[in-house]
Amino acid sequence: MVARPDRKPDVFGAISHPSRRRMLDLLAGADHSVNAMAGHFKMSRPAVSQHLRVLLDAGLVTEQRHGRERRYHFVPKRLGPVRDWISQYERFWDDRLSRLQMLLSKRNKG
Amino acid sequence: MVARPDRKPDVFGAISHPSRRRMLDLLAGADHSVNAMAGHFKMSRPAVSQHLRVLLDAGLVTEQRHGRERRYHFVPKRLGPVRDWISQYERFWDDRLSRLQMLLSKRNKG
DNA sequence: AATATACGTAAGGGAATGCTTACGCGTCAA
DNA sequence: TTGACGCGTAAGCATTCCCTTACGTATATT
Repeated sequence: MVARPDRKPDVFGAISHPSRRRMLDLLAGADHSVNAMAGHFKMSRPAVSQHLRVLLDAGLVTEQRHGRERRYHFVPKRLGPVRDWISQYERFWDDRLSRLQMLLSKRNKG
Repeated sequence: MVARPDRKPDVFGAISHPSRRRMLDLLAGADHSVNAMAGHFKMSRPAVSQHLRVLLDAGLVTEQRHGRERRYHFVPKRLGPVRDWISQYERFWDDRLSRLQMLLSKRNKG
């Protein structure tokens, strides 16, 4: 028996929805409970919960129980695949400076 | 009457599908006709055509007629929103070098 | 002119997405 | 214990996505 066979680590899919990107933006500033997060959106609280689930499945956030709250925490490292994919095109934007950027990126990794 | 009222410039949505990201990767190397592109995928030619349409609507590619062919051409600049959004998190990966990267990014734009 | 090629698009269907309301369960408060 | 709170999940529904096959159109070939 596997822990969670139905989890989808699709980071690109997870960030494809504007609301989920905004949630990550908010979480980048501070951890949020579901209710705190829902305060920033017009959709229902369960809808927010479902979006957070997508982010959780993608590994972009973690959850931590605090009493009856669940605080969601941003995991920026999981954006790595997006960064890697996009940085492959740096040379297209500016050949003059982008090589330095790419060098920095490489050193950033190693 | 508007030219194309139903076009969706949703770049994040456009790159959310693995096949479309691979198409951009291929187009980054060289322009491709639809048939040339379809040669790299298992799906039908119309399916490829439809994916290219999504990329076209997002502005990520342009098409150029050459006889009965249509050559698709990569427009890297349109990845800007993705790059901008992701680069906002650079500081999370490495505070030491990322500030320089962000500086370079700013100068890259202006 | 007749045929082949390259491609877009319509039509259809199965699956996924994104929302809602209803409900159940654990936790804090009185 | 009783009730309010915070939250996840089930169920239902409309919409979108992604693929297929069938067909139409413009261009090239013979």
